[in-house]
Amino acid sequence: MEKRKSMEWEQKTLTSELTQGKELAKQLMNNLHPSASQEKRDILISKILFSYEKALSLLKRDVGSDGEYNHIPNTMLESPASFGNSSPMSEISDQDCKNKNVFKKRKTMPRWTEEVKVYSGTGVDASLDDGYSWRKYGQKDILGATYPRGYYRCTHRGTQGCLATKQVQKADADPSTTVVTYRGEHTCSQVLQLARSSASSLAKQASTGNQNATREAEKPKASQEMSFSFGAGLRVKTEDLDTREDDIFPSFSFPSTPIEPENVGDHIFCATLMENDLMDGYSPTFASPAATFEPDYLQAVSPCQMSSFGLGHDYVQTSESGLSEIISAPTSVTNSPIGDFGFSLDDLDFHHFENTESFAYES
DNA sequence: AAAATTTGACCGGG
DNA sequence: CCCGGTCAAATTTT
Repeated sequence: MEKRKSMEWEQKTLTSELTQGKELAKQLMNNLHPSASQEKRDILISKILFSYEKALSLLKRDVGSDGEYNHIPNTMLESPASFGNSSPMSEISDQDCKNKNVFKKRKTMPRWTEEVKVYSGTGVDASLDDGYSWRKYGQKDILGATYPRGYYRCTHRGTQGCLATKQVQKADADPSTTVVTYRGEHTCSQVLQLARSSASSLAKQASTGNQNATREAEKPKASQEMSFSFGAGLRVKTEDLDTREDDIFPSFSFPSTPIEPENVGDHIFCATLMENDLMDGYSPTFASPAATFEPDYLQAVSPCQMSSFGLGHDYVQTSESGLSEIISAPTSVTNSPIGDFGFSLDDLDFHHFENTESFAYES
């Protein structure tokens, strides 16, 4: 059916991803002058890694034969067992073929969910900052779990109707690990913010008056600072609950040559990532928080917003099971000037409405 | 004062 | 009725 289509699509994405990586590497090479700031290089490196990571995830997904998507084999992380096993998602993935209908009930089903394990460095800053701003709206004790689960929604709900949501819960097995489950996509024009927790002390100083520390924190007027101090994020699973066929993959008629390498200026790496992200907004690519945006909505926003990763460290969380893919947090990017292109808005809108599910609150 | 978090009530599915 | 998820009033933080 349209599986073919999606494969084509993935291939395209893959290609551009690799191309991008190559391009970035090139940039890096040209950036070797001692004059070049270290951070700039770090950023490039982060991006390169990100590209590879992404490309790899695409490949992996392809390999799978069953159903729609298939993700990473990393489901070995057992810890918050209660989670992975009993979660509705897993069930679904099992029987997905048989009752696609079930999905039809777009009532409460989020577009997709993505579970990410984050190892937060011991003590100090156990920052779990993915660059988005969330507002906590609830907390619950979950039956088998030792730690409560926190519920967050994008701060820009209400103002921009962003439906992204996430749940955070410490792994009862290993408190140093936190399981973050993202659901829904960001439709807001997210202006990434500097993690306050991560460099808490530093950040604080910065905001308090040490503008020095802020140097890089605010050059782009758009200020998309992302300090991605994601610890080693262990991607555990990524599920796409939506199996409808017609929906995703709108006909995106993007330039077949997404990125014109040459255009990518030295410091303008923004454009590049965009499309890709744009595209896989529908397929949970990988490292969560990143990548998802849609061109519609009120985001007039700057044509080119970029994000820089906080090239943080990627700790390899080795603790249990040396597995782990290190994922240095990627980041997202935003929308484009493209607002109205080949995107069949209908699809998108539809999409939104669906998501609008339980939206009728707001007094 | 405004924004974010806390926390028990409330709601809907199973 | 239980449980996970969300609401919303009260409260804390900024």
